[in-house]
Amino acid sequence: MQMTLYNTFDRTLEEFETLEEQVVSMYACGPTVYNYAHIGNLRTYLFEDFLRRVLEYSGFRVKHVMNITDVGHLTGDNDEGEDKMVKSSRESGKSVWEIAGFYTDAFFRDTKKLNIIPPTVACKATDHIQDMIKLIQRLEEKGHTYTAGGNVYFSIDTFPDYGKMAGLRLEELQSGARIEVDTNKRNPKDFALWFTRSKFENQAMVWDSPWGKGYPGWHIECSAMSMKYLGEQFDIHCGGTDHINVHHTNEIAQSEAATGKPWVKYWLHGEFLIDDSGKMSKSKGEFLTLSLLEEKGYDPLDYRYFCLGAHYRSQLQFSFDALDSARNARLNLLERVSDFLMQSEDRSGLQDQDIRKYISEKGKSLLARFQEYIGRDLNMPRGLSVLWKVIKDQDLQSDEKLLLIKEMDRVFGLSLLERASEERKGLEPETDAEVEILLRERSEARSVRDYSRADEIRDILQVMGIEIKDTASGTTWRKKV
RNA sequence: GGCGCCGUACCCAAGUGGUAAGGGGGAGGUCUGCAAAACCUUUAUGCACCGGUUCGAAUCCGGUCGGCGCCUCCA
Repeated sequence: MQMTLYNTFDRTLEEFETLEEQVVSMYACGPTVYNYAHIGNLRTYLFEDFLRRVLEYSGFRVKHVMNITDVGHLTGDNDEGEDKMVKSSRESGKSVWEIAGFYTDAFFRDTKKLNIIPPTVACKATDHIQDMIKLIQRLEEKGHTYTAGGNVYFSIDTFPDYGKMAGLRLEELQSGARIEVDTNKRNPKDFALWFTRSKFENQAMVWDSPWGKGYPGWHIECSAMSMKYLGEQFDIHCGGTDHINVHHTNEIAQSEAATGKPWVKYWLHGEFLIDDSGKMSKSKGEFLTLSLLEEKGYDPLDYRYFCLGAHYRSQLQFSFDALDSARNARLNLLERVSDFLMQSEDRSGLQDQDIRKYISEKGKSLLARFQEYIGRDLNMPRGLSVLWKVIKDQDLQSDEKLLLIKEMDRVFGLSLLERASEERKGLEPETDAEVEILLRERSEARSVRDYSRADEIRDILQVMGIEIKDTASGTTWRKKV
């Protein structure tokens, strides 16, 4: 399958070619675990999941590494502001380690609910302090660092290509326009590799290092861990768009300065989820979590469907109206699939990997179109439109539709067939019997034209959350979602 | 102040030179005792606005207005 991806590094669409044949090495910037993830954070992990699934769909084996930032970090490189982990710890009365563990678990619970495939390796920053120290030493040996005010800094003037990806023109940047410049820095864009001094009294997480007791700067963990698990050069590095200017720029500088070779081949960045007030933010207090959506009655997969509706490089406008429409669409999809399952006689092909044996020319051409879209920089919205084409097609048989739907759902990850057959199972057995009795009474009432009694029963069932359908072959029912 | 992105119907949203994907919602219809569901039809001569390039522009260029992001931990 042809694949092109938009590479932030040169801002162009590029043919995707891996360093090693049939294997993709991919690093995704993970969560900072001092609080719950909000749904904007989760959009980025969904984007990465789409990426991974499309790669696997096209036959690659994906080595997918994600970091867990469980080291507390200051709000800036300039040693000002409060450490988020420490703040969270102070507010909750738990230790920083407990906090990190708690929110790491919460994160993976959320991603699991969203059908996000877990990374091959999920690595915690605190387990890799020694790797970071070694990398800093390597930079030190090559003369890329200096120590000032107790902290070790990376000197960007020793790395001529600094800021190339972000397109930063250093002369024109107004450093300090919004924050105070750290006077220890020789160049305002220099960044800390290791802190030994913190203005906070009870820095809970400190480690010994050649530069004294302290903790690592924010950027170093991604360089150290990605190189440890994927090698000094690898295929894809992805994350949120906010990382381009600072985090990824600094990662490139320190990584390439250390190894002396090009580091990452393709940089992919997911755009933000936006609401009425602009970007999602945790600092505003109340923020939207997946659990909150669940409390409001949404299925996590409604949110997944919602995110599939927009391209990953476009900002996506969130509202509950928009989420409702995603939910309706997904439920309609399940309903259709459920009907196909009912009509389908022969499902032998469903187990087969190579579905081409079973599908018609028309099916093949729809599938080809689907592959073309998702291979063209992950155009999931277009992919979805092909799914709907299959669903609504007049010529294809139910069996074939199911094959195609199953195939496409490997990429969408909506569990369409599984959910559709679950939906058909209905309620618990005891309620089941009750419903059947009521339905029988209703059809008796209808047969003697006692419609007021019939409608009364329909209302009772309605209240019980049962939706009925009168069809030519009798009345069917299902639990309302 | 610098850099970047965006403005498509009631809503979400594709499309980046060849005459507007898809979903939701609305409307009409078929079916029905009535509903619901399902199915069918329909819903932007139009892509913020003004100029320009072109045989042809939502798509390219210039300008105007509006929105958003990054430059500070951030997905």
